[in-house]
Amino acid sequence: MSSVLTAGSFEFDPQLKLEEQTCFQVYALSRLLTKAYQPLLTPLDLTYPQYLVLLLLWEHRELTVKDLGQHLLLDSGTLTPLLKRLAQRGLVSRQRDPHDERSVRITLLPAGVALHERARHIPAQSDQQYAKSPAGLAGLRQELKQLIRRLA
Amino acid sequence: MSSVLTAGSFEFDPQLKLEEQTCFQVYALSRLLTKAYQPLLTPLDLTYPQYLVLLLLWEHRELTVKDLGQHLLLDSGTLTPLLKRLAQRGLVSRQRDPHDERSVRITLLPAGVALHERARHIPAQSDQQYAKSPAGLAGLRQELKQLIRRLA
DNA sequence: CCCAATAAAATTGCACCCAATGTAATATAG
DNA sequence: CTATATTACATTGGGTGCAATTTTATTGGG
Repeated sequence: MSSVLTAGSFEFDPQLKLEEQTCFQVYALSRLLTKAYQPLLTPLDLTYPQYLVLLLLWEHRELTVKDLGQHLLLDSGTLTPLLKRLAQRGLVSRQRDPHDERSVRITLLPAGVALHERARHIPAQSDQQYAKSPAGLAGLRQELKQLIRRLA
Repeated sequence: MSSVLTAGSFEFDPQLKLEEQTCFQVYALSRLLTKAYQPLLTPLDLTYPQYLVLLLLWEHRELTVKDLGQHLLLDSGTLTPLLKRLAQRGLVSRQRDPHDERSVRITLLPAGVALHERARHIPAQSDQQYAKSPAGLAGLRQELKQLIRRLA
């Protein structure tokens, strides 16, 4: 058997173990949670980032692209095509602010408002999926928020 | 001012507030942490997922695509093109297992081994960035692991 | 031995995600 | 008032991420 490497040619640094890295745990958990939302969002024909945009619009009715980006920590490279898809489906409108033509105001259209009713039950259902958490999720969420504040 | 909606045409369900959703916090934190790794990985010309693959190979020397997928919770649709890029650069080799031609064994090449030296300092540096966490990261990481176990 | 079932990758297509760049509008300095 | 800087989006390009499908290889039953 011809190995490319001579055995013992380097020592593995145990600090590099995948399981010990918080960043990987967050990365993996993020994808798992997004996947867990899918059965709830597929009936509404929404992706998770699209759902987040709608959450903000249901709350604020109208926001600029910049506002959305600040809430979601996403930039126009991500938001512009996503919003175009939502507009294509008639869920939101995109129009330049007459008072500052640089801004684009995103507004809910009736079809987007209507989705709110169908999304009302989602938080309760998703909470149920990891409700039996050992320490409860409230504490975890607070810790995550603090980390985000420090990194954002 | 002509609003598309009549004022008060629907009540916002406060359960849908973005800030109260653990999934969003994890999603946002994941992207922030990945971004925090960038100054450490750019000098090695690696993306974060590529770095994760190399972490596993530095530890195990050789793994199948399936093995990598099980550790990282990624499928071949993501891993195959990523591994082709690493192979293109001469960091790893991809060869069918002679005993089971369905499997592809990913092996470190000397250039991939050499990167290990240059990556050795990364965990210490990244830990430093969020070291002053209130409750410490060890507890958070354990909670994340438990959630992953339940959802994977 | 033959064939259906299973398994591992690869491929395809769509939707993020973000760095870098471009463009038009607004704000500011002098 | 005008040149410059800044701001808000849009665009482009590369790299994921994943569902769905296809291809090739192995396994198990008859």
